[in-house]
Amino acid sequence: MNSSWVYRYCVAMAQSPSTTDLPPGLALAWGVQPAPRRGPKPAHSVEGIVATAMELADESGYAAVSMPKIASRLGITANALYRYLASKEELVVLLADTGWGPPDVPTQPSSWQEGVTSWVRAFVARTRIHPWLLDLPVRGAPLTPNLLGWLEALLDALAETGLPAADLLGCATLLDGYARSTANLARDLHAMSPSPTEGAAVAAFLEPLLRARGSDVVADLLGGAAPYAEATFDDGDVEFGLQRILDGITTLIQKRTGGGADRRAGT
Amino acid sequence: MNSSWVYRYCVAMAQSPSTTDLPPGLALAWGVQPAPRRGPKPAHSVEGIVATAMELADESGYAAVSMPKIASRLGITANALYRYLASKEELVVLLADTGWGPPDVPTQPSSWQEGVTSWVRAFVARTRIHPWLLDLPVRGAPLTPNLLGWLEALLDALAETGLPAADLLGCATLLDGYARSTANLARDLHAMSPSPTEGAAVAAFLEPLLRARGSDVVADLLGGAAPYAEATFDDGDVEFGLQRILDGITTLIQKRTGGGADRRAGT
DNA sequence: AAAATTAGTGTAAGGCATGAACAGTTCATG
DNA sequence: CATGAACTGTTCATGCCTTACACTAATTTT
Repeated sequence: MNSSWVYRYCVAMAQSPSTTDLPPGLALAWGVQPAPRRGPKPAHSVEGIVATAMELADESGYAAVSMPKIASRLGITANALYRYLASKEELVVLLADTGWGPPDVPTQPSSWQEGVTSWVRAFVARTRIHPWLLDLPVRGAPLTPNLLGWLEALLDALAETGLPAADLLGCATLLDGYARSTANLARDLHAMSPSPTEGAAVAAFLEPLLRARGSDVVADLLGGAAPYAEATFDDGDVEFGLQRILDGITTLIQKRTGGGADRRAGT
Repeated sequence: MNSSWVYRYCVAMAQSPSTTDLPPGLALAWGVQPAPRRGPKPAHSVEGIVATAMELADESGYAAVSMPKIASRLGITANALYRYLASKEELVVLLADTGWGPPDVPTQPSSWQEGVTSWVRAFVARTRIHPWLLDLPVRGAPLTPNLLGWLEALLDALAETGLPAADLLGCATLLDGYARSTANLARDLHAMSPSPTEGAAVAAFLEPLLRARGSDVVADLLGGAAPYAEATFDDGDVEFGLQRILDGITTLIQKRTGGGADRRAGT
Protein backbone atom coordinates (compact mmCIF):
# COMPACT_ATOMS: atom_id res chain seq x y z
CA MET A 1 0.00 0.00 0.00
CA ASN A 2 1.54 3.26 -1.07
CA SER A 3 0.84 6.14 1.22
CA SER A 4 -1.93 7.71 -0.78
CA TRP A 5 -2.52 10.62 1.55
CA VAL A 6 1.08 11.62 1.47
CA TYR A 7 0.92 11.57 -2.25
CA ARG A 8 -1.84 14.03 -2.22
CA TYR A 9 0.23 16.38 -0.17
CA CYS A 10 3.19 16.32 -2.43
CA VAL A 11 1.40 16.22 -5.68
CA ALA A 12 -0.93 19.08 -4.93
CA MET A 13 2.02 21.28 -4.30
CA ALA A 14 3.51 20.87 -7.73
CA GLN A 15 2.56 24.44 -8.55
CA SER A 16 4.42 26.15 -5.73
CA PRO A 17 7.95 26.89 -6.78
CA SER A 18 9.01 28.52 -3.53
CA THR A 19 7.80 28.90 0.00
CA THR A 20 7.02 32.55 -0.50
CA ASP A 21 4.36 32.11 -3.15
CA LEU A 22 2.19 29.33 -1.99
CA PRO A 23 -0.84 27.98 -3.80
CA PRO A 24 -4.07 29.93 -3.48
CA GLY A 25 -5.34 30.19 0.03
CA LEU A 26 -2.66 28.18 1.71
CA ALA A 27 -0.69 31.02 3.17
CA LEU A 28 -3.88 32.74 4.18
CA ALA A 29 -5.24 29.65 5.84
CA TRP A 30 -2.06 29.26 7.84
CA GLY A 31 -2.17 32.86 8.92
CA VAL A 32 1.01 33.94 7.19
CA GLN A 33 1.22 37.70 7.63
CA PRO A 34 1.27 39.58 4.36
CA ALA A 35 3.78 42.35 3.94
CA PRO A 36 2.64 45.65 5.48
CA ARG A 37 0.56 47.60 3.06
CA ARG A 38 0.79 51.19 2.08
CA GLY A 39 -2.46 52.30 0.52
CA PRO A 40 -5.84 52.92 2.08
CA LYS A 41 -7.09 50.67 4.83
CA PRO A 42 -9.12 47.76 3.54
CA ALA A 43 -12.74 48.11 4.52
CA HIS A 44 -13.17 44.36 4.66
CA SER A 45 -11.20 41.25 5.44
CA VAL A 46 -10.75 37.76 4.09
CA GLU A 47 -12.31 36.39 7.25
CA GLY A 48 -15.37 38.56 6.74
CA ILE A 49 -15.66 37.49 3.12
CA VAL A 50 -15.42 33.83 4.05
CA ALA A 51 -17.95 34.32 6.82
CA THR A 52 -20.34 35.92 4.37
CA ALA A 53 -19.82 33.08 1.93
CA MET A 54 -20.63 30.66 4.72
CA GLU A 55 -23.82 32.53 5.51
CA LEU A 56 -24.89 32.21 1.91
CA ALA A 57 -23.99 28.55 1.81
CA ASP A 58 -25.85 27.83 5.01
CA GLU A 59 -28.90 29.59 3.70
CA SER A 60 -29.07 28.33 0.14
CA GLY A 61 -26.36 25.80 -0.46
CA TYR A 62 -23.08 25.98 -2.27
CA ALA A 63 -24.68 26.89 -5.57
CA ALA A 64 -25.71 30.21 -4.04
CA VAL A 65 -22.14 31.11 -3.21
CA SER A 66 -21.16 33.45 -5.99
CA MET A 67 -18.83 36.39 -6.00
CA PRO A 68 -21.55 38.92 -6.87
CA LYS A 69 -23.79 37.68 -4.07
CA ILE A 70 -21.03 37.80 -1.50
CA ALA A 71 -19.99 41.23 -2.65
CA SER A 72 -23.44 42.71 -2.65
CA ARG A 73 -24.03 41.44 0.84
CA LEU A 74 -20.88 43.22 1.90
CA GLY A 75 -21.91 46.36 0.06
CA ILE A 76 -19.17 46.23 -2.55
CA THR A 77 -18.89 45.04 -6.11
CA ALA A 78 -17.81 41.58 -7.12
CA ASN A 79 -14.54 42.83 -8.46
CA ALA A 80 -13.51 44.27 -5.14
CA LEU A 81 -13.38 40.75 -3.77
CA TYR A 82 -10.42 40.07 -5.96
CA ARG A 83 -8.39 42.50 -3.89
CA TYR A 84 -8.67 39.93 -1.13
CA LEU A 85 -8.77 36.66 -3.02
CA ALA A 86 -6.87 35.52 -6.05
CA SER A 87 -9.73 33.46 -7.39
CA LYS A 88 -12.89 31.75 -6.41
CA GLU A 89 -10.97 28.54 -5.97
CA GLU A 90 -9.06 30.20 -3.19
CA LEU A 91 -12.30 31.16 -1.52
CA VAL A 92 -13.43 27.57 -1.72
CA VAL A 93 -10.28 26.38 0.00
CA LEU A 94 -10.82 28.82 2.83
CA LEU A 95 -14.50 27.97 2.95
CA ALA A 96 -13.67 24.31 3.37
CA ASP A 97 -11.22 24.97 6.14
CA THR A 98 -13.56 27.31 7.98
CA GLY A 99 -16.59 25.13 7.44
CA TRP A 100 -14.97 22.00 8.76
CA GLY A 101 -13.42 23.84 11.63
CA PRO A 102 -11.30 22.04 14.18
CA PRO A 103 -12.21 18.40 14.74
CA ASP A 104 -14.29 18.01 17.85
CA VAL A 105 -13.38 14.53 19.01
CA PRO A 106 -12.31 13.37 22.43
CA THR A 107 -8.57 13.60 22.78
CA GLN A 108 -8.31 10.60 25.06
CA PRO A 109 -10.56 7.83 23.79
CA SER A 110 -10.63 4.67 25.85
CA SER A 111 -9.93 2.51 22.80
CA TRP A 112 -9.04 2.93 19.17
CA GLN A 113 -12.50 1.73 18.25
CA GLU A 114 -14.08 4.46 20.29
CA GLY A 115 -11.71 7.03 18.90
CA VAL A 116 -12.44 6.09 15.31
CA THR A 117 -16.14 5.88 15.93
CA SER A 118 -16.36 9.33 17.40
CA TRP A 119 -14.26 10.66 14.55
CA VAL A 120 -16.69 9.31 11.97
CA ARG A 121 -19.64 10.56 13.97
CA ALA A 122 -18.09 13.98 14.29
CA PHE A 123 -17.44 14.04 10.56
CA VAL A 124 -21.01 13.18 9.70
CA ALA A 125 -22.34 15.58 12.29
CA ARG A 126 -20.34 18.37 10.72
CA THR A 127 -21.86 17.71 7.33
CA ARG A 128 -25.26 17.92 8.89
CA ILE A 129 -24.47 21.38 10.16
CA HIS A 130 -22.99 22.47 6.85
CA PRO A 131 -24.29 20.17 4.12
CA TRP A 132 -22.59 22.26 1.48
CA LEU A 133 -19.24 20.97 2.73
CA LEU A 134 -19.91 17.92 0.62
CA ASP A 135 -20.46 20.06 -2.47
CA LEU A 136 -17.25 22.01 -2.33
CA PRO A 137 -15.16 21.30 -5.41
CA VAL A 138 -12.00 20.60 -3.46
CA ARG A 139 -9.44 18.66 -5.39
CA GLY A 140 -6.29 17.20 -4.09
CA ALA A 141 -4.78 16.98 -0.68
CA PRO A 142 -5.97 18.62 2.48
CA LEU A 143 -3.35 21.26 3.20
CA THR A 144 -5.17 23.72 5.41
CA PRO A 145 -4.92 23.70 9.21
CA ASN A 146 -8.33 22.38 10.06
CA LEU A 147 -8.44 19.77 7.34
CA LEU A 148 -5.08 18.50 8.48
CA GLY A 149 -6.43 18.62 12.00
CA TRP A 150 -9.16 16.19 11.04
CA LEU A 151 -6.62 13.90 9.45
CA GLU A 152 -4.38 14.15 12.48
CA ALA A 153 -7.27 13.31 14.79
CA LEU A 154 -8.09 10.23 12.78
CA LEU A 155 -4.51 9.07 12.63
CA ASP A 156 -4.11 9.67 16.34
CA ALA A 157 -7.08 7.45 17.04
CA LEU A 158 -5.77 4.79 14.68
CA ALA A 159 -2.29 4.91 16.13
CA GLU A 160 -3.60 3.09 19.19
CA THR A 161 -3.97 0.01 17.05
CA GLY A 162 -0.22 -0.32 16.95
CA LEU A 163 -0.30 -0.93 13.23
CA PRO A 164 2.63 0.12 11.04
CA ALA A 165 2.47 3.55 9.44
CA ALA A 166 1.59 2.32 5.98
CA ASP A 167 -1.41 0.48 7.36
CA LEU A 168 -2.50 3.53 9.30
CA LEU A 169 -2.63 5.53 6.12
CA GLY A 170 -4.64 2.89 4.38
CA CYS A 171 -7.10 2.72 7.24
CA ALA A 172 -7.39 6.48 7.41
CA THR A 173 -8.12 6.66 3.72
CA LEU A 174 -10.70 3.93 4.09
CA LEU A 175 -12.43 5.61 6.99
CA ASP A 176 -12.34 9.05 5.48
CA GLY A 177 -13.88 7.73 2.32
CA TYR A 178 -16.51 5.90 4.28
CA ALA A 179 -17.44 8.93 6.33
CA ARG A 180 -17.69 11.01 3.21
CA SER A 181 -19.83 8.48 1.35
CA THR A 182 -22.13 8.04 4.27
CA ALA A 183 -22.52 11.74 4.78
CA ASN A 184 -23.29 12.15 1.11
CA LEU A 185 -25.93 9.50 1.23
CA ALA A 186 -27.50 10.99 4.32
CA ARG A 187 -27.54 14.39 2.71
CA ASP A 188 -29.13 13.12 -0.47
CA LEU A 189 -31.86 11.38 1.45
CA HIS A 190 -32.49 14.37 3.59
CA ALA A 191 -32.60 16.73 0.63
CA MET A 192 -35.39 14.97 -1.21
CA SER A 193 -38.85 15.11 0.20
CA PRO A 194 -40.06 11.57 0.68
CA SER A 195 -43.38 10.84 -0.91
CA PRO A 196 -44.20 7.13 -0.62
CA THR A 197 -47.10 7.16 -3.06
CA GLU A 198 -45.05 8.44 -5.94
CA GLY A 199 -42.14 6.27 -5.04
CA ALA A 200 -44.44 3.34 -5.39
CA ALA A 201 -45.41 4.52 -8.86
CA VAL A 202 -41.84 4.34 -10.00
CA ALA A 203 -41.39 0.99 -8.38
CA ALA A 204 -44.36 -0.16 -10.43
CA PHE A 205 -42.72 1.21 -13.55
CA LEU A 206 -39.31 -0.25 -12.91
CA GLU A 207 -40.13 -3.60 -11.43
CA PRO A 208 -41.37 -5.33 -14.59
CA LEU A 209 -38.44 -3.96 -16.54
CA LEU A 210 -36.04 -5.28 -13.96
CA ARG A 211 -37.68 -8.66 -13.81
CA ALA A 212 -37.63 -8.86 -17.59
CA ARG A 213 -33.87 -8.74 -17.65
CA GLY A 214 -33.36 -10.93 -14.65
CA SER A 215 -32.48 -8.32 -12.08
CA ASP A 216 -34.44 -10.07 -9.43
CA VAL A 217 -32.46 -8.96 -6.43
CA VAL A 218 -32.91 -5.30 -7.21
CA ALA A 219 -36.51 -5.87 -8.20
CA ASP A 220 -37.18 -7.52 -4.87
CA LEU A 221 -35.65 -4.63 -3.04
CA LEU A 222 -37.72 -2.21 -5.01
CA GLY A 223 -40.86 -4.18 -4.42
CA GLY A 224 -40.18 -4.42 -0.75
CA ALA A 225 -39.45 -0.75 -0.55
CA ALA A 226 -42.93 0.38 0.32
CA PRO A 227 -42.73 -0.54 4.00
CA TYR A 228 -39.75 1.73 4.48
CA ALA A 229 -41.79 4.87 4.49
CA GLU A 230 -39.78 7.05 6.83
CA ALA A 231 -36.87 8.56 4.98
CA THR A 232 -34.63 9.44 7.85
CA PHE A 233 -31.07 8.27 7.70
CA ASP A 234 -30.54 7.37 11.31
CA ASP A 235 -27.35 6.75 13.16
CA GLY A 236 -27.74 3.02 12.66
CA ASP A 237 -27.04 3.54 8.99
CA VAL A 238 -23.78 5.22 9.79
CA GLU A 239 -22.96 2.59 12.32
CA PHE A 240 -23.40 -0.48 10.15
CA GLY A 241 -20.65 0.15 7.65
CA LEU A 242 -18.41 1.54 10.34
CA GLN A 243 -18.74 -1.66 12.33
CA ARG A 244 -17.64 -3.69 9.30
CA ILE A 245 -14.60 -1.52 8.89
CA LEU A 246 -13.72 -1.75 12.57
CA ASP A 247 -14.02 -5.52 12.37
CA GLY A 248 -11.84 -5.52 9.29
CA ILE A 249 -9.17 -3.50 11.05
CA THR A 250 -9.38 -5.84 14.01
CA THR A 251 -8.71 -8.75 11.70
CA LEU A 252 -5.75 -6.87 10.27
CA ILE A 253 -4.33 -6.31 13.73
CA GLN A 254 -4.60 -10.00 14.44
CA LYS A 255 -2.93 -10.76 11.15
CA ARG A 256 -0.09 -8.35 11.84
CA THR A 257 0.57 -9.44 15.41
CA GLY A 258 -0.26 -13.12 15.32
CA GLY A 259 0.42 -14.18 11.79
CA GLY A 260 3.95 -12.84 11.58
CA ALA A 261 5.29 -11.20 8.44
CA ASP A 262 4.06 -13.81 6.00
CA ARG A 263 1.88 -11.41 4.06
CA ARG A 264 2.35 -7.87 3.01
CA ALA A 265 -0.34 -5.25 3.39
CA GLY A 266 -3.45 -5.71 1.32
CA THR A 267 -2.80 -9.21 0.14
CA MET B 1 -29.91 -0.58 9.32
CA ASN B 2 -32.55 0.96 7.16
CA SER B 3 -32.31 0.06 3.52
CA SER B 4 -30.64 3.18 2.33
CA TRP B 5 -30.49 2.28 -1.31
CA VAL B 6 -34.14 1.50 -1.45
CA TYR B 7 -34.81 4.80 0.11
CA ARG B 8 -33.01 6.47 -2.65
CA TYR B 9 -35.20 4.77 -5.18
CA CYS B 10 -38.42 5.84 -3.63
CA VAL B 11 -37.42 9.28 -2.59
CA ALA B 12 -35.97 10.26 -5.91
CA MET B 13 -39.22 9.45 -7.57
CA ALA B 14 -41.23 11.87 -5.52
CA GLN B 15 -41.66 14.08 -8.57
CA SER B 16 -43.31 11.56 -10.87
CA PRO B 17 -47.03 11.60 -10.41
CA SER B 18 -47.78 8.96 -13.01
CA THR B 19 -45.98 6.38 -15.03
CA THR B 20 -46.45 8.35 -18.23
CA ASP B 21 -44.42 11.36 -17.23
CA LEU B 22 -41.31 10.08 -15.61
CA PRO B 23 -38.50 12.15 -14.20
CA PRO B 24 -35.97 13.56 -16.66
CA GLY B 25 -34.15 10.94 -18.63
CA LEU B 26 -35.69 7.93 -17.02
CA ALA B 27 -38.07 6.96 -19.77
CA LEU B 28 -35.38 7.65 -22.34
CA ALA B 29 -32.84 5.57 -20.52
CA TRP B 30 -35.24 2.66 -20.37
CA GLY B 31 -36.01 2.96 -24.05
CA VAL B 32 -39.65 3.83 -23.67
CA GLN B 33 -40.89 4.62 -27.15
CA PRO B 34 -42.19 8.13 -27.52
CA ALA B 35 -45.47 8.62 -29.32
CA PRO B 36 -45.09 8.60 -33.12
CA ARG B 37 -44.17 12.02 -34.36
CA ARG B 38 -45.62 14.00 -37.19
CA GLY B 39 -43.27 16.78 -38.12
CA PRO B 40 -39.96 16.70 -39.95
CA LYS B 41 -37.47 14.00 -39.16
CA PRO B 42 -35.06 15.01 -36.45
CA ALA B 43 -31.60 15.49 -37.83
CA HIS B 44 -30.06 14.18 -34.64
CA SER B 45 -30.82 11.81 -31.80
CA VAL B 46 -30.50 11.66 -28.08
CA GLU B 47 -27.95 8.89 -28.46
CA GLY B 48 -25.88 11.05 -30.75
CA ILE B 49 -26.05 13.97 -28.37
CA VAL B 50 -25.00 11.82 -25.46
CA ALA B 51 -22.20 10.33 -27.53
CA THR B 52 -20.98 13.80 -28.42
CA ALA B 53 -21.12 14.84 -24.80
CA MET B 54 -19.07 11.78 -23.96
CA GLU B 55 -16.49 12.72 -26.56
CA LEU B 56 -16.16 16.14 -25.00
CA ALA B 57 -15.92 14.69 -21.53
CA ASP B 58 -13.29 12.19 -22.56
CA GLU B 59 -11.26 14.91 -24.19
CA SER B 60 -11.49 17.70 -21.65
CA GLY B 61 -13.39 16.51 -18.61
CA TYR B 62 -16.85 17.16 -17.40
CA ALA B 63 -16.33 20.89 -17.14
CA ALA B 64 -16.07 20.99 -20.92
CA VAL B 65 -19.48 19.44 -21.38
CA SER B 66 -21.67 22.42 -22.09
CA MET B 67 -24.72 22.74 -24.22
CA PRO B 68 -23.14 25.20 -26.66
CA LYS B 69 -20.10 22.99 -27.14
CA ILE B 70 -22.15 19.88 -27.77
CA ALA B 71 -24.39 21.73 -30.16
CA SER B 72 -21.63 23.33 -32.16
CA ARG B 73 -19.95 19.98 -32.56
CA LEU B 74 -23.19 18.67 -33.98
CA GLY B 75 -23.59 21.70 -36.22
CA ILE B 76 -26.66 23.08 -34.50
CA THR B 77 -27.38 25.74 -31.93
CA ALA B 78 -27.49 25.13 -28.23
CA ASN B 79 -31.21 25.66 -28.03
CA ALA B 80 -31.88 22.96 -30.55
CA LEU B 81 -30.64 20.47 -27.98
CA TYR B 82 -33.68 21.25 -25.91
CA ARG B 83 -35.83 19.56 -28.54
CA TYR B 84 -34.18 16.35 -27.43
CA LEU B 85 -33.52 16.96 -23.77
CA ALA B 86 -35.59 18.68 -21.16
CA SER B 87 -32.58 20.03 -19.32
CA LYS B 88 -28.92 19.56 -18.81
CA GLU B 89 -29.67 17.50 -15.76
CA GLU B 90 -31.36 14.99 -18.02
CA LEU B 91 -28.29 14.86 -20.19
CA VAL B 92 -26.19 14.16 -17.14
CA VAL B 93 -28.40 11.24 -16.18
CA LEU B 94 -28.03 9.74 -19.62
CA LEU B 95 -24.35 10.49 -19.64
CA ALA B 96 -23.91 8.61 -16.39
CA ASP B 97 -25.80 5.61 -17.65
CA THR B 98 -23.95 5.51 -20.94
CA GLY B 99 -20.58 6.19 -19.39
CA TRP B 100 -20.88 3.45 -16.81
CA GLY B 101 -22.26 1.03 -19.32
CA PRO B 102 -23.14 -2.51 -18.32
CA PRO B 103 -21.09 -3.94 -15.48
CA ASP B 104 -18.38 -6.21 -16.80
CA VAL B 105 -17.92 -8.67 -13.98
CA PRO B 106 -17.83 -12.46 -14.09
CA THR B 107 -21.30 -13.85 -13.70
CA GLN B 108 -20.16 -16.92 -11.85
CA PRO B 109 -17.53 -16.03 -9.31
CA SER B 110 -16.09 -18.88 -7.32
CA SER B 111 -16.70 -17.10 -4.04
CA TRP B 112 -18.41 -13.99 -2.77
CA GLN B 113 -15.03 -12.49 -2.03
CA GLU B 114 -13.96 -12.93 -5.60
CA GLY B 115 -17.23 -11.57 -6.88
CA VAL B 116 -17.02 -8.46 -4.74
CA THR B 117 -13.38 -7.94 -5.56
CA SER B 118 -13.92 -8.05 -9.27
CA TRP B 119 -16.87 -5.71 -8.91
CA VAL B 120 -14.75 -3.12 -7.16
CA ARG B 121 -11.96 -3.58 -9.66
CA ALA B 122 -14.36 -3.19 -12.54
CA PHE B 123 -15.77 -0.05 -10.95
CA VAL B 124 -12.37 1.53 -10.55
CA ALA B 125 -11.33 0.44 -14.01
CA ARG B 126 -14.37 2.15 -15.45
CA THR B 127 -13.47 5.41 -13.79
CA ARG B 128 -10.04 5.17 -15.29
CA ILE B 129 -11.56 4.98 -18.74
CA HIS B 130 -13.97 7.82 -18.04
CA PRO B 131 -12.63 9.86 -15.14
CA TRP B 132 -15.42 12.39 -15.55
CA LEU B 133 -17.87 9.78 -14.27
CA LEU B 134 -16.77 10.84 -10.82
CA ASP B 135 -17.55 14.47 -11.55
CA LEU B 136 -21.11 14.03 -12.72
CA PRO B 137 -23.47 15.86 -10.40
CA VAL B 138 -25.80 12.93 -9.97
CA ARG B 139 -28.04 13.24 -7.00
CA GLY B 140 -30.23 10.58 -5.57
CA ALA B 141 -30.85 7.01 -6.49
CA PRO B 142 -29.56 5.09 -9.47
CA LEU B 143 -32.62 4.51 -11.59
CA THR B 144 -31.21 3.94 -15.05
CA PRO B 145 -30.61 0.49 -16.54
CA ASN B 146 -26.87 0.35 -16.36
CA LEU B 147 -26.57 1.93 -12.96
CA LEU B 148 -29.07 -0.56 -11.63
CA GLY B 149 -27.08 -3.22 -13.43
CA TRP B 150 -24.03 -2.34 -11.40
CA LEU B 151 -26.04 -2.46 -8.22
CA GLU B 152 -27.53 -5.77 -9.21
CA ALA B 153 -24.13 -7.21 -9.95
CA LEU B 154 -22.84 -6.17 -6.57
CA LEU B 155 -25.86 -7.53 -4.75
CA ASP B 156 -25.62 -10.77 -6.69
CA ALA B 157 -22.06 -11.20 -5.57
CA LEU B 158 -22.97 -10.37 -2.00
CA ALA B 159 -25.93 -12.69 -1.97
CA GLU B 160 -23.52 -15.62 -1.82
CA THR B 161 -22.69 -14.61 1.71
CA GLY B 162 -26.10 -15.78 2.82
CA LEU B 163 -26.60 -12.63 4.83
CA PRO B 164 -30.10 -11.23 5.35
CA ALA B 165 -31.33 -8.66 2.88
CA ALA B 166 -30.88 -5.69 5.20
CA ASP B 167 -27.23 -6.59 5.67
CA LEU B 168 -26.73 -6.98 1.95
CA LEU B 169 -27.88 -3.44 1.40
CA GLY B 170 -25.59 -2.15 4.06
CA CYS B 171 -22.65 -4.00 2.57
CA ALA B 172 -23.48 -2.82 -0.92
CA THR B 173 -23.62 0.76 0.25
CA LEU B 174 -20.33 0.32 2.02
CA LEU B 175 -18.63 -1.19 -0.99
CA ASP B 176 -20.06 1.28 -3.44
CA GLY B 177 -18.89 4.12 -1.29
CA TYR B 178 -15.48 2.58 -0.99
CA ALA B 179 -15.11 2.03 -4.68
CA ARG B 180 -16.16 5.59 -5.34
CA SER B 181 -13.79 7.05 -2.78
CA THR B 182 -10.90 5.01 -4.01
CA ALA B 183 -11.57 5.91 -7.59
CA ASN B 184 -11.75 9.56 -6.65
CA LEU B 185 -8.45 9.38 -4.89
CA ALA B 186 -6.81 7.62 -7.77
CA ARG B 187 -8.18 10.19 -10.17
CA ASP B 188 -6.96 13.11 -8.10
CA LEU B 189 -3.50 11.65 -7.90
CA HIS B 190 -3.40 10.94 -11.57
CA ALA B 191 -4.68 14.37 -12.51
CA MET B 192 -1.91 16.30 -10.84
CA SER B 193 1.55 16.18 -12.27
CA PRO B 194 3.86 14.92 -9.58
CA SER B 195 6.86 17.06 -8.99
CA PRO B 196 8.81 15.80 -5.99
CA THR B 197 11.02 18.84 -5.62
CA GLU B 198 8.15 21.24 -5.20
CA GLY B 199 6.27 18.84 -3.04
CA ALA B 200 9.24 18.86 -0.74
CA ALA B 201 9.08 22.64 -0.60
CA VAL B 202 5.59 22.53 0.75
CA ALA B 203 6.53 19.84 3.18
CA ALA B 204 9.24 22.18 4.40
CA PHE B 205 6.69 24.94 4.77
CA LEU B 206 4.10 22.85 6.54
CA GLU B 207 6.19 20.67 8.77
CA PRO B 208 7.27 23.30 11.32
CA LEU B 209 3.72 24.61 11.48
CA LEU B 210 2.40 21.14 12.13
CA ARG B 211 5.02 20.38 14.74
CA ALA B 212 4.27 23.68 16.44
CA ARG B 213 0.72 22.66 17.15
CA GLY B 214 1.53 19.11 18.02
CA SER B 215 0.41 17.38 14.85
CA ASP B 216 3.32 15.03 14.93
CA VAL B 217 1.74 12.12 13.18
CA VAL B 218 0.85 14.15 10.12
CA ALA B 219 4.17 15.94 10.26
CA ASP B 220 5.98 12.63 10.25
CA LEU B 221 4.03 11.48 7.26
CA LEU B 222 4.81 14.66 5.45
CA GLY B 223 8.47 14.45 6.32
CA GLY B 224 8.64 10.89 5.15
CA ALA B 225 6.86 11.74 1.96
CA ALA B 226 9.90 12.40 -0.15
CA PRO B 227 10.75 8.75 -0.80
CA TYR B 228 7.37 8.20 -2.39
CA ALA B 229 8.28 9.87 -5.62
CA GLU B 230 6.22 7.92 -8.05
CA ALA B 231 2.64 9.14 -8.04
CA THR B 232 0.92 6.13 -9.44
CA PHE B 233 -2.00 4.76 -7.54
CA ASP B 234 -1.48 1.09 -8.04
CA ASP B 235 -3.88 -1.76 -7.54
CA GLY B 236 -2.45 -2.41 -4.13
CA ASP B 237 -4.00 0.82 -2.95
CA VAL B 238 -7.38 -0.33 -4.10
CA GLU B 239 -6.82 -3.71 -2.58
CA PHE B 240 -5.91 -2.64 0.93
CA GLY B 241 -9.19 -1.06 1.95
CA LEU B 242 -11.13 -3.70 0.09
CA GLN B 243 -9.44 -6.41 2.06
CA ARG B 244 -10.47 -4.72 5.33
CA ILE B 245 -14.05 -4.57 4.18
CA LEU B 246 -14.03 -8.18 3.09
CA ASP B 247 -12.65 -9.16 6.47
CA GLY B 248 -15.31 -7.07 8.16
CA ILE B 249 -18.04 -8.79 6.19
CA THR B 250 -16.52 -12.16 7.07
CA THR B 251 -16.74 -11.26 10.73
CA LEU B 252 -20.35 -10.26 10.22
CA ILE B 253 -21.13 -13.60 8.64
CA GLN B 254 -19.62 -15.37 11.60
CA LYS B 255 -21.64 -13.19 13.93
CA ARG B 256 -24.86 -13.86 12.08
CA THR B 257 -24.42 -17.61 11.77
CA GLY B 258 -22.53 -18.49 14.92
CA GLY B 259 -23.52 -15.86 17.42
CA GLY B 260 -27.26 -16.33 17.08
CA ALA B 261 -29.72 -13.39 17.13
CA ASP B 262 -28.30 -11.68 20.17
CA ARG B 263 -27.47 -8.49 18.33
CA ARG B 264 -29.24 -6.56 15.65
CA ALA B 265 -27.47 -5.28 12.59
CA GLY B 266 -24.79 -2.72 13.09
CA THR B 267 -24.58 -2.91 16.84
C1' DA C 1 4.32 68.26 -0.05
C1' DA C 2 5.24 64.61 -3.55
C1' DA C 3 5.33 60.01 -4.97
C1' DA C 4 4.09 55.52 -4.67
C1' DT C 5 0.80 52.15 -3.61
C1' DT C 6 -3.51 50.30 -2.86
C1' DA C 7 -9.14 49.94 -2.36
C1' DG C 8 -13.00 50.00 -4.68
C1' DT C 9 -15.93 51.32 -9.06
C1' DG C 10 -17.23 51.02 -13.79
C1' DT C 11 -17.02 48.74 -17.93
C1' DA C 12 -16.72 44.86 -20.48
C1' DA C 13 -15.64 40.40 -22.42
C1' DG C 14 -16.71 35.70 -22.79
C1' DG C 15 -19.07 31.73 -20.96
C1' DC C 16 -23.08 29.31 -19.22
C1' DA C 17 -28.36 27.41 -19.14
C1' DT C 18 -32.55 28.32 -20.85
C1' DG C 19 -36.96 30.81 -22.37
C1' DA C 20 -39.99 32.81 -26.22
C1' DA C 21 -41.14 33.84 -30.75
C1' DC C 22 -40.70 32.42 -35.47
C1' DA C 23 -39.73 30.16 -40.05
C1' DG C 24 -39.71 26.31 -42.48
C1' DT C 25 -40.62 21.23 -43.13
C1' DT C 26 -43.35 17.15 -43.00
C1' DC C 27 -47.00 14.26 -42.07
C1' DA C 28 -52.15 12.97 -41.17
C1' DT C 29 -56.34 13.86 -42.39
C1' DG C 30 -60.16 15.80 -44.87
C1' DC D 1 -54.40 16.42 -53.27
C1' DA D 2 -54.59 20.20 -50.24
C1' DT D 3 -54.70 22.03 -45.79
C1' DG D 4 -53.62 22.46 -41.12
C1' DA D 5 -51.38 20.59 -37.16
C1' DA D 6 -47.15 19.26 -35.32
C1' DC D 7 -42.50 19.41 -35.16
C1' DT D 8 -37.43 21.03 -35.94
C1' DG D 9 -34.03 24.34 -35.69
C1' DT D 10 -33.07 29.39 -35.79
C1' DT D 11 -32.75 34.01 -33.86
C1' DC D 12 -33.31 37.04 -30.12
C1' DA D 13 -33.14 37.65 -25.32
C1' DT D 14 -32.48 37.17 -20.13
C1' DG D 15 -29.94 36.56 -16.32
C1' DC D 16 -26.52 34.36 -14.24
C1' DC D 17 -21.37 33.51 -13.61
C1' DT D 18 -15.82 34.56 -13.34
C1' DT D 19 -12.51 37.68 -14.25
C1' DA D 20 -9.53 41.26 -16.87
C1' DC D 21 -8.51 46.23 -17.48
C1' DA D 22 -8.63 50.99 -16.73
C1' DC D 23 -9.64 54.57 -13.54
C1' DT D 24 -10.50 57.41 -9.25
C1' DA D 25 -9.75 58.25 -4.67
C1' DA D 26 -7.47 57.43 -0.42
C1' DT D 27 -3.41 56.76 2.38
C1' DT D 28 1.25 55.95 3.61
C1' DT D 29 6.03 56.53 2.77
C1' DT D 30 9.84 59.47 1.16
